[in-house]
Amino acid sequence: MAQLFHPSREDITLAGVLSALADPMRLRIVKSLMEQKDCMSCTAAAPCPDMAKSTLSNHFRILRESGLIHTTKQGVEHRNVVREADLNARFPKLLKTILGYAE
Amino acid sequence: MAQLFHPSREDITLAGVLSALADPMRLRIVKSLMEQKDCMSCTAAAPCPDMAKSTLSNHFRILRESGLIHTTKQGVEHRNVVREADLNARFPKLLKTILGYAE
DNA sequence: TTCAATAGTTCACTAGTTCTGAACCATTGA
DNA sequence: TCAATGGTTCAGAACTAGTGAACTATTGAA
Repeated sequence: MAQLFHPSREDITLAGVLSALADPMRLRIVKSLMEQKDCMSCTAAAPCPDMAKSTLSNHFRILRESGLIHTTKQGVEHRNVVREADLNARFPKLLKTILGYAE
Repeated sequence: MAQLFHPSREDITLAGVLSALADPMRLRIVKSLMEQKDCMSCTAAAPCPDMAKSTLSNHFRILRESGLIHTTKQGVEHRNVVREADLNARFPKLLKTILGYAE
């Protein structure tokens, strides 16, 4: 399995963050992760149970590559956290403002 | 020519706004319009002069249909304004926060 | 060790979107 | 009436997203 790519803090772009969050499913994933305040596996954070695994995997990849989440392998599953510190350093209040309006 | 469609204030969605602003060109268009504080024609607000007319037209349509801008026909040209009041009523501070990070 | 179960990824396909040039429409001014 | 200006629409090429099937990696049980 290929190494999971994460952009460094300074490589996180506004366009990347916005386009990652522009998808309602990904917005719900990030919201779930934020509310949990703890690492979550991909399936645990899935916005709806009937979503195809490959689709879910793709959403997590987009969130990861845009710098919104950090993923680590832990045994058989992947643990995900929102990169709050990096995002707040890069774009203060942006994440909180956007997530505040997510249903 | 078809009538220009504008969503009503309550039909402006977060996903629509975010995906409209997720494109760097559209972000620059909105930023220009905000800075101008006055109506601007489509070509005047164009982020780069070499962009195809059809592409520009499409960007303005997306901005219009997502509720970000309001367009009125005035003679031969279209005058555009950012729907600040509607956006601030719907998602307070969102626009200002996002545009603050646009280069 | 072997084998099945679990959690994700990758691949190939289909469906939809974006960018572009060409053709078009509406308004204005000569 | 006719050319110029400012946009829109259309069709095609290039790209992107969603999905099932096949795959990889880890774990736990026999």
